[in-house]
Amino acid sequence: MSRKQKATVRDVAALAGLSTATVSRAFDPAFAHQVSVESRERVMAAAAQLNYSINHVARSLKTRSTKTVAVVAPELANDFFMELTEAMDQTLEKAGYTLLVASSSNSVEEEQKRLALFAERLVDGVIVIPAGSQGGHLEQLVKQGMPLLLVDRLVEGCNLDAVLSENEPGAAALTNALIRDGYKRIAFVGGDSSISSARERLAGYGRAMAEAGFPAEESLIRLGGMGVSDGYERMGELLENPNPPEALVAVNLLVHLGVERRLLDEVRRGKPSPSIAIAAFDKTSYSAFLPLCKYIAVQDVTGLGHQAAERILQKIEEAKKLSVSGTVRSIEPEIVRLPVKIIPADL
Amino acid sequence: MSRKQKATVRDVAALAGLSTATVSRAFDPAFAHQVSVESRERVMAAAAQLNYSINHVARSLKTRSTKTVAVVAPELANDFFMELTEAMDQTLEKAGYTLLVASSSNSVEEEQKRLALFAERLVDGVIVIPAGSQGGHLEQLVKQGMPLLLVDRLVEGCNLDAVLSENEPGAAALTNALIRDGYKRIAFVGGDSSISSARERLAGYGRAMAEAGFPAEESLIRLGGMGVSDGYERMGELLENPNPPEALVAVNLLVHLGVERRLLDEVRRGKPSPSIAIAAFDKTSYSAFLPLCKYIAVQDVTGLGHQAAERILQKIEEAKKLSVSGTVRSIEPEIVRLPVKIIPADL
DNA sequence: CAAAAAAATGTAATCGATTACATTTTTTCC
DNA sequence: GGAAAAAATGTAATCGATTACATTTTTTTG
Repeated sequence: MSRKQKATVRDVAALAGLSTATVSRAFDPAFAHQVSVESRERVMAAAAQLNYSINHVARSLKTRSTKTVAVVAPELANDFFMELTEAMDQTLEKAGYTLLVASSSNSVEEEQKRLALFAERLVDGVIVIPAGSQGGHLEQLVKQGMPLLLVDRLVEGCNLDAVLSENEPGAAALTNALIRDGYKRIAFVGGDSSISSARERLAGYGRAMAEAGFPAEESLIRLGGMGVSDGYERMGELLENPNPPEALVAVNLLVHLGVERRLLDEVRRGKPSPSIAIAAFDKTSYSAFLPLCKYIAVQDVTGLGHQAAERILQKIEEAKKLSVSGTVRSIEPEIVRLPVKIIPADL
Repeated sequence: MSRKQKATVRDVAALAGLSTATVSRAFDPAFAHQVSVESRERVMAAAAQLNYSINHVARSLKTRSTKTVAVVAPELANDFFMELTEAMDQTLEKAGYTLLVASSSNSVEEEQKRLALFAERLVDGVIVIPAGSQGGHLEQLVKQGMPLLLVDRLVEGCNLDAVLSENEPGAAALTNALIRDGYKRIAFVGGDSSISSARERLAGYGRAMAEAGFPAEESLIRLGGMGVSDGYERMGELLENPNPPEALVAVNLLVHLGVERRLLDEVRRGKPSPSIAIAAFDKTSYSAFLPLCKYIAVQDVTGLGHQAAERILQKIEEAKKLSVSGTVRSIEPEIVRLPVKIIPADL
């Protein structure tokens, strides 16, 4: 084997008997039409012979574009977030972009750190599933001209575009499904007030209950957390209630899981098991094994992902143009909402 | 607001009254000791005043290192792969590296495409959970000097380093646990022969059965697939057996899920439900809801991730040195195996 | 056919940080 | 104090591709 020095445009240009400019143009689809067919063929032949491949770092330095989009999610080991990410990845890949993924570990500080790192690495845009309700660092980034989009959750008080599910109507529909089945004392379990989707779902539940004429019962609303252990805890609290609910709405899949787990454990410990009907957000392959589940609110995960990807690409385009003229931010954030489908759990 | 032109080393140097070399050195921990305290302070002050942050693209062009590691997993929406990825991310972040994640969609071709893209983007190293049993493209990359490591699965016939679980002993232990409980007719469900971990687990099962003196029964081994639907299908096949098994070992969590789902559906359809004991790989938060599960083989996911991250960092270091002298590949691939723990499912 | 327009190609500066090498400043120590 | 060593700093080339601008070649057209 001979020396393995990587070939550059210069080498290709020399071998093809053309200039670096022509080589470069031949490789850029946007300029390729400026190159004669013959030249392009010569360039490609030379490139193939030298096993040349473009150096994206050099290109990025000159073009100020890395063709890279970062996603920051509260956690990676979460099917919902990753299905979302996969959907975004699909669309972005088609557009020639590569995805960077990072976890904010459910912490706003970590989120900020990761974003700072990405900004330094000069990603072309970022898609954030926010970890909390603070968004100063996000607005900062936008002010610096970074294309940024929220998905799944929004940050209130911040002028940031977002792609979201119709959480309020979805939760209301879930609650109504239970009401239609004759349940009256319906609880709401899980969710942090710092997370917009949780707030919206609680609001939907509240509205449905009010519209049905059921008194708001403080003790039936058990907020706190979005994870399995949180559902477990909250359910425990509900069971201490002398008059436990007949049914409940769980803010998401993990809380739902925790709730059922708690009820299962009660039975295992020989405690009397109140039979409770559950309606919850999010479906997975193991939904069928959660015995108390009656209704599921299914989000259009793929739709959210595709929408988000398309919108960030659009913003990246806009940013490119705006960097020439002055930057102007619209006053109103653009928010896209995708509908949620209610299905019976026994499907 | 004034013009928003990003500051460069030159600007900082000018403001600090020093040269770009000194500024650059002040920002590189490896050279910082060569800069007087006073100069460093002046540099930092100037940088702060100008809101300077280093341009990593330019740095990468010069240093030929992007401080980036790519992970290619068969899919993203998979808790096992993502827990692995989170673990790697933790270790890599501490070392100042950023993680790129991509899905190969369980396809070797897609895997190759993604890797090619990453190689072009000049990542410093790649960690691959291979999608299949072909590894030509991986060896190719290694030959070109790319630090590369396999995790969770290896590619036979390829000289590639890997970090893996002790699948064979784990599966044998799982099988033995069932045998100790008195089960005799034990099936093995799921797994592709193109996936090393599946092959190894099957081998472990086979050994345990043989050591127990049980005849190898062809019809009890139902291979094919690693997903929920595969488990569902295979279980269906087992049920067609006039003499179905008393117990079974599932190759992984998803297959396990499919198996239980099938049995659940049989019951729902009013069919007689043979009571089957299950032992399977991988634990999650919903394991407790899989009613037939008796034993679980728990992999040290965090350990695998940390090991993998450390080894890839090490390889990146080596590669840096080797790029000076000539590249030498050891003949024997280095393979690290981490033990698997068997736990009863009712925990 | 000559002049003008269009197409193809080339020259060389540039993106922003790094670093080999050179130079200056400071410290050490007899 | 001054020679030698060590520390700090500076100069300028470089990484590899892009692209404004200039030049050459080809095509159009009156």
